[in-house]
Amino acid sequence: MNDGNEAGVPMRDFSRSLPMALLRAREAVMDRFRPSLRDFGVTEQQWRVLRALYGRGEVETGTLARLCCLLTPSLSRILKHLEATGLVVRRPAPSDQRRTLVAVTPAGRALLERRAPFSEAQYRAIEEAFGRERIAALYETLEDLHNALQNPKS
Amino acid sequence: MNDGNEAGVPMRDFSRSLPMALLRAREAVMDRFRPSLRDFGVTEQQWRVLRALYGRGEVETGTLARLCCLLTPSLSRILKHLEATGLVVRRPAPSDQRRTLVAVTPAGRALLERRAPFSEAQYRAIEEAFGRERIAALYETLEDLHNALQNPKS
DNA sequence: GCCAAACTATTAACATGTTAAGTAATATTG
DNA sequence: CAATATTACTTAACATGTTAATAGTTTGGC
Repeated sequence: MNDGNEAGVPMRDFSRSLPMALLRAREAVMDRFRPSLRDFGVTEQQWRVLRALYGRGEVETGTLARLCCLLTPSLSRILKHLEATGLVVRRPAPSDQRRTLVAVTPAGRALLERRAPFSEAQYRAIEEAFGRERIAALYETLEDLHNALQNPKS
Repeated sequence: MNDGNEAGVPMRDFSRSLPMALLRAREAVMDRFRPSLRDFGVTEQQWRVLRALYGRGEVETGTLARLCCLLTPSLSRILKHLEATGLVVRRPAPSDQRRTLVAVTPAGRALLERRAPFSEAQYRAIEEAFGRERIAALYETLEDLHNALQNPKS
């Protein structure tokens, strides 16, 4: 008589969950990058932070969180770890002691530059498997989606 | 003289990180769904599990993990919690005592059906903001990417 | 039928995701 | 300029991500 849902709205097929579709695709991509992250002894999030700092000077914690898609409590712990292992340095901002400025150290930069070729090799493999143009189009679509959903009030 | 990288491969621009692009888009989408998840007192992952069980009979733990993009240790803890709150039931498979079969309870089904309308409302808002056709095309692209990167040996 | 190998789920340990509470510094208001 | 509110970051508590180790079952050789 129906699909098992008495009350009204039929349940959307699980394959049409947008968060799941984005997650599945991301996991497929990350599977290509995890081996070298592991080899270099850094987590995905630690790498994101180093990656965001590369080529920038000192960055405020809040800005860094936005750049990396990390919540500040997570970032706080990650920075503690990265500082302890000598890959970044932190200091209070001179103009506003509430703020913290973060920068990558030479050791951090060296790590970034050592792993970069392995990462680029995977990008080439991904582009070969999926198509360079389709990847470029996907970047655009994802950015458009992000912009379209950006909460107007924020 | 160069971009600060002495040794060779120039560092890819951070905006061209595919994992970041997928993550940013997913976070933008999830921001629309988190309020109602919160209202119904379930986490994103708990919802994924319930969602995957809906309309299926008993599902093996391993299968469920693949469906939800969860690692089995995470799923193990999530199922413990969902079982404790009465939303799912577990039992050993009669034919193979190593395997566990999971099913949603009537209480779990009721929760799913109560939240579904709120979820669907957000899908309508997203389609309105981004375009129904572009969303459909994105599903296809993401699935193609996932398939293209599927490790041949798995 | 017995034993080692393979399989499935769970537990353990550490890192992160998420929300709430706390702390210190700055900005605002009267 | 003092009391208060706001801001930026951190800490706390609980849930999950991730890898390694464990425990119980089943399978395959013999």
